[in-house]
Amino acid sequence: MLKKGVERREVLRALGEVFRAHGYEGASLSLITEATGLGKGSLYHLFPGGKEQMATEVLADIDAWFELNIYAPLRDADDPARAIAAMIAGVDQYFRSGDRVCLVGMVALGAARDTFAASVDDYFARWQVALAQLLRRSGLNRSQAQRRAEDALLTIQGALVLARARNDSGVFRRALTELAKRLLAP
Amino acid sequence: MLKKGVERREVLRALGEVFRAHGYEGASLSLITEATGLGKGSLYHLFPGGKEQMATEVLADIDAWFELNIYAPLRDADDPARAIAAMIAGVDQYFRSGDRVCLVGMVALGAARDTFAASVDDYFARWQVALAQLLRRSGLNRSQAQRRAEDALLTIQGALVLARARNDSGVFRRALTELAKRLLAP
DNA sequence: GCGAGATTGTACCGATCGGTACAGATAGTC
DNA sequence: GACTATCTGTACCGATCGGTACAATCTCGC
Repeated sequence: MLKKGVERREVLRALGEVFRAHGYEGASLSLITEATGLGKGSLYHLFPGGKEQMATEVLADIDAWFELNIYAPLRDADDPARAIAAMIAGVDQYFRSGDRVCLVGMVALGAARDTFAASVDDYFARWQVALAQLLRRSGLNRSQAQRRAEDALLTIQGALVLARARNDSGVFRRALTELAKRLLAP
Repeated sequence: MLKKGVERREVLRALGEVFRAHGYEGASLSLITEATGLGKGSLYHLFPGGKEQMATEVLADIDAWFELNIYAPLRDADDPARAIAAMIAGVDQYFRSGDRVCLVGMVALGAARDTFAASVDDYFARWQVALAQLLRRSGLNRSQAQRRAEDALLTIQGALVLARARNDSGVFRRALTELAKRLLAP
């Protein structure tokens, strides 16, 4: 019934939403079954490694999306202002203007942190490097660029947390707007 | 064996650490028993409402700490620069320079969000109001002050997430340093 | 030192957890 | 249409979940 590559991506997408909604430990097999429409048989056939493999692949999937849509454009850009605007737009789209939560950040805070520490660190590290390199090209020195890229990542994460805590996606949109300005400041 | 008021605070402290380490749903009764040194009998005698009551009281305890050590000083201050420095110092101390996580933010991201939505929103709302009022007194207009206070909260939350994700408490300390500057900018 | 109330350990509850086993259904190939 | 490999529903596993019941113990005023 599954068409290998195609359907697996669909399943990973659904898995991502369950993990986002309930966290890694909170996403029970029954919730996963419900969200994916797949019984245990199919689930463990697709992911012999169980929940851990599911989460690992979801994280890899997220990483791939950011690599394609955020990091690579950042690296290849020659116009910093344009590139930053594109990054902000991509981030706003991915996180649905603050209605969606960052699974990577969520995992980092949770108990499953150690299990996925490497993926989590990698996700942020590659983002920071790509952004910092762009900022260097726009005239900042090494440490300025690194610090400002770090500030960008933390602002996005914080905006997601606060938007959810206050139940106000305006928090996220305002933060992104101001972040764009701050990144482009001389 | 328990001296009512005194010991209960000790228990709440331990509970806070378990919730921080494992999240609300992840903090199982057996982990709680281990962390507090209290058996189920004592636990349910102290908290007839079970885990939910424990978390509610822990959140109230945290709220009380911030009210006393952060919000009130912010409200009563007449020197903005001094007050902001004190707030930053208090935050740095509370979060152990990024080694400790924010339980309120954690709850906001997790599945238990709805259960504690009111407490979570209140915690951030009161902080933002107290800080914004101080910033107004330092010359900012209403919306500037509100926006900047929002930025402060989100920076702290984001710094905690990123520090944990990168396993680098330097992220948190750098963010706080820069936040102080940003808050005091004209 | 005795009685009352507070406190505690332990056994137990049904539900659910993540995971396994496996027979049967379903495809794709010739 | 039969053979094979892939897929999937279901029954079941031991462990653990949050919570309850209750008898035993402790504490303290008297």
